[in-house]
Amino acid sequence: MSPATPAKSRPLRKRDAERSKRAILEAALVEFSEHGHAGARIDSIAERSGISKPMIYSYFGDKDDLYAAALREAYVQIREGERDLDLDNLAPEDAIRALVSFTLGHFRSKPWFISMLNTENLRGGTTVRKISDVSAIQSRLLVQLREVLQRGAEEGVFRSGIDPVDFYITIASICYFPISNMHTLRTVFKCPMDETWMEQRRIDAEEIAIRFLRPDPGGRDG
Amino acid sequence: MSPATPAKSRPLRKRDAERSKRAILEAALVEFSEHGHAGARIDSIAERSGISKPMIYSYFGDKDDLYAAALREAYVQIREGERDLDLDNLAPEDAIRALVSFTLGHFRSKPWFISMLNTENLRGGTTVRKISDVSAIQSRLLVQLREVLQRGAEEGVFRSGIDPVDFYITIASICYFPISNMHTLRTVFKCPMDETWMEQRRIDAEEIAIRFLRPDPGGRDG
Amino acid sequence: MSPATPAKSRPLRKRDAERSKRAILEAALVEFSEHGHAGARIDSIAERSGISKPMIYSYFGDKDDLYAAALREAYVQIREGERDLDLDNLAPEDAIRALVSFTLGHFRSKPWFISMLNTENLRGGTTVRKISDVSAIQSRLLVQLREVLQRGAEEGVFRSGIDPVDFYITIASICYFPISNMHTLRTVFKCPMDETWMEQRRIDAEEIAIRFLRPDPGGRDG
Amino acid sequence: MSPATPAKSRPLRKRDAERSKRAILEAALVEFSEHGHAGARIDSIAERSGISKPMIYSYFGDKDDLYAAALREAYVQIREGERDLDLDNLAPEDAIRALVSFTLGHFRSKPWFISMLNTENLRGGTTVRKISDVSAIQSRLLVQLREVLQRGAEEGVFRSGIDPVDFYITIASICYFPISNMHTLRTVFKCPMDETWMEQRRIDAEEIAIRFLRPDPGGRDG
DNA sequence: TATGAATGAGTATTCATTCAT
DNA sequence: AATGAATGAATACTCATTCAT
Repeated sequence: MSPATPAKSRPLRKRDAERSKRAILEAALVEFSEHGHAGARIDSIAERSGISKPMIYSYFGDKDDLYAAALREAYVQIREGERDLDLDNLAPEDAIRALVSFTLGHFRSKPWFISMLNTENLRGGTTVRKISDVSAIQSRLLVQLREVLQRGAEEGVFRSGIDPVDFYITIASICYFPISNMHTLRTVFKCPMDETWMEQRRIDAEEIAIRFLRPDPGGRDG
Repeated sequence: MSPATPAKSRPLRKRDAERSKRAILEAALVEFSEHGHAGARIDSIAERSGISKPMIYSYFGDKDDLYAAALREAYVQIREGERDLDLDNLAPEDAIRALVSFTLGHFRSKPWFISMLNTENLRGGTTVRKISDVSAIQSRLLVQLREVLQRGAEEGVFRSGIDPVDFYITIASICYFPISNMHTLRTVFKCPMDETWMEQRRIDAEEIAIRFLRPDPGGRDG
Repeated sequence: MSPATPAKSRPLRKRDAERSKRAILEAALVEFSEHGHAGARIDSIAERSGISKPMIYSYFGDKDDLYAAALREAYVQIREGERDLDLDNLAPEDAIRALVSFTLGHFRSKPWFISMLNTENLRGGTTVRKISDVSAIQSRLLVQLREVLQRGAEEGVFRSGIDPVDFYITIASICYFPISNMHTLRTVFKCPMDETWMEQRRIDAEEIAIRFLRPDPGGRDG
Repeated sequence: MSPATPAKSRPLRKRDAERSKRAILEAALVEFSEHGHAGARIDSIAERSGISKPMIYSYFGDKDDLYAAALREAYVQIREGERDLDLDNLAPEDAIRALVSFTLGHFRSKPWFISMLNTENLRGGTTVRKISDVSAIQSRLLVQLREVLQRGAEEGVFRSGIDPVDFYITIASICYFPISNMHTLRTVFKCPMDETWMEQRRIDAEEIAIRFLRPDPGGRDG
């Protein structure tokens, strides 16, 4: 169709640019999550990504813009992880257990996410506010969770009237803290923080979630 | 002999090393918790405290040392808060509710604590490890908590075999996350984060703790 | 094709790393030799060289590294000066006289050398020890000197058994002190330190060297 | 005569002040000679001497003044050392040998002197010029030396017309350099710098001095 | 498009010097 | 007379950002 030379070089360049952007973004995510906003170094991101600093500036703008992109990327990765999660085909209790288990596993396997959230909250959330689409990101999860809670309430295994957002925050709380505060907990409370300890955490976390949802026994038996 | 001119008896206003040290420490706590380790500025601490930079270095060493002192101070403040807490004279359930309530209240009223913990964990806990006495600081609380759990188990209102450290981590988890992640939660989940929302959190948190401790009803009723 | 516009062939005026490095090194040599290690100012070196401070750090490392580079440069300049010196084609006595004359001349014309040596010895020689190739630098001179002494001994005009290193140190001693201590000598001994005084020094220095080498007359005449 | 109390307290105080001044001066001499002018620290001098900084300032003025006092002290110590030297009762050659030997020994045993001279010359001699009486200090030595040279010339063992200042500079040169440049010589020329090497230096130095003074053999024998 | 070279504006830290007691 | 407390003015070093090619 088109003459040979430009036909191949253009898309290739575009693809290269895309590849460079990704490399930068991933390097930035690691750097910001390891060192926080102020501690992160553009030099270091350039080195990690193998892309020169001027390119970083030309692709992303200044440090704050790059930080925003990295923060957004952290949320995007979480969303992608949640795709695998399918609560609709599980019994309500199993669905809740699956969600807890998934959340804890997710926090552990993507340490950037927690670090980025910590960093962003330390900064007062000024950047997350600017990422316009961020609230849409976790909506699919909430929709599923609302459906599960509803189903459980109808089946009589869960209390009714549980707000999915509040409940998700509860789940997130139990999963977040032991990981985000791993280092201080290890030192202050001498927690081993090994696989078995974490596994026990998971079991407890599921139990906490389920017990919280369970209908008030007094109302039935009394 | 001479009139009440407080020549030497009352504490000096200027040239008082102890007072200066405290001023620096408090300013450092605020600065580090607001900006993290890398983001904190010694200049700013000097200005906040009204003490010149050379004195800061003379009293505390370098930036890292000052950061360590501020982190330690955060833990000390928590310990001091816990002094008022007297779990021994409360019924087990009330004691747990009081502990949850206190923890959440402390996290809210002393935002430095959460910020310092976040910062320290972001940094991999290298500093907390150097503060030798930090693990002793929260031991009193754990002793009390163990006693309450024991009492509750004996009275039959709590399950037995609950580890006080693990359980304290659960309580801390539920109280920590909504506050530490306040800004991202507000944006991502549109949480109001106002007084009523927080109050509801407190009620839920107590409920979660109590339900987790409650003996398995199935085991009793058959 | 195109006219003589030296588009790419001739060395660039700006953005030339090599040129910048040399400018920094020369400025550092002057600054360190004028003010010593502790007294030298990086700011001043930046100004003298016309290169900004960050480049200095990027090219040379920290102040100590730059000082080491400057010290090494002082030795390199001496080696370059010695290249012109050709002792092999002179009669032994003339060769010694030439060496003395050259040494004194070099000390006078490159005041950095003496200042750098003074500074380094004041510092206990910690840096020179790190410059691995520094002892190789003056070896060519010693080889030549050994040959001259040998030749003179064979011809019977010099004593035999004179160690070239020790003898070079003697020469250096006589040439070094009047220059290195110029200012105190001028004040304490009211030496004029002008051209004629220096010329007389040169004549005396040659005489001292030659007389020291001359075979013991008593040994021959009995 | 005078009432008891002030009579004893005044002189004691004065003596204490004198003792403090000496302590400061000695500490300053060590500090300046170890670190040079810019490298010396008033804090360090205070610590070494056990006297507080404000006292140092009140006794000596500012850093430059203290440096000047230390430099002067170095010269004074040399003068004191020279008191023991009595050249008048020695045969001319022996006197010269004694002077050389003494000078070398002196430079070795009072390392401050050489360090202070180095420092002062590095600084361009601005301070020594202000010490008004410094040139008088070494005059006794020069008087003795002149007398010895004269005597030697009359006895026919020395050349006549040797300027005592120039000749003293020659002696100083040979003694100064191997000590002042000890560290670089050790590294660059692999000199052992031990007792035997130094002893050999002394023997050579005497020989150099004597040979330089010896009457021209050609003039006599020819 | 791509990057090595370059720098202005900070930032931690030090040091001579003075104040208040 | 004596000193612990205090600081203004540097000074070494860093880092986000831009220039020139």
